[in-house]
Amino acid sequence: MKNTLQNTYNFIFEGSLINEILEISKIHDFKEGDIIIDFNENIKNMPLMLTGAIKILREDFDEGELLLYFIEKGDTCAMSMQCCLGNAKSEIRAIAETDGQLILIPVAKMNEWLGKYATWRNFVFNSYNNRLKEMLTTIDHLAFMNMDERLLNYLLEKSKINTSNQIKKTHQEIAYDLNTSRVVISRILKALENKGKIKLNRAYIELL
DNA sequence: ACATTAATTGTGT
DNA sequence: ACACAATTAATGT
Repeated sequence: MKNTLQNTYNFIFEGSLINEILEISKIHDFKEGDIIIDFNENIKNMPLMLTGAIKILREDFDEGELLLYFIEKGDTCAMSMQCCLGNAKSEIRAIAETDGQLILIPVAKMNEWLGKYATWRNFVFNSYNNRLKEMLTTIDHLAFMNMDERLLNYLLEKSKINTSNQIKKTHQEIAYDLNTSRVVISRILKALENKGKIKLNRAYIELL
């Protein structure tokens, strides 16, 4: 674990901070499909991603789930930070997209480090900015893009997080994340295939 | 190896 | 959106 931590964060945090993290924090392994955080849960730790990826969902008016963004190695969840600081309950649900592990940092330490380490402050600040930007992007997509652009975007994001052109998801699961119906996904996917952008197979999709 | 079932995907209305 | 056809994977015998 020390190696993984250093590989991912060595260029962001100074050595003394890395050591403190190693001392105080607990590591948490998760498997694909695990619910990391659920709605209305109290957050007592702040997560730092080591490996794998997690998707952040928001529940919609009609029992629908809508994907906000993915987080991966080197990221943290801005939502959970906000919950930590404000002592609030979670407004979102976090589900593991792949197997992986993360580091749990107690709220007290997180606050302490904000004053103690400039690199930590920068990290938290930057994470906030990045998440906010991503949220704006997805909001733009929701408001102004049609479904095939959203879908293409989704596929690109996914291939990024598992560093593979093979996306192993069923049309149904994709439809869930984008909060639409499976048939719509199937039709758009087929259109994309005809345009030569992707290759369609059973239970997985290949980007070209 | 074969038949049966379930899951995934394609298409027409 | 719905219904159903077609195709493929999974399971039991």
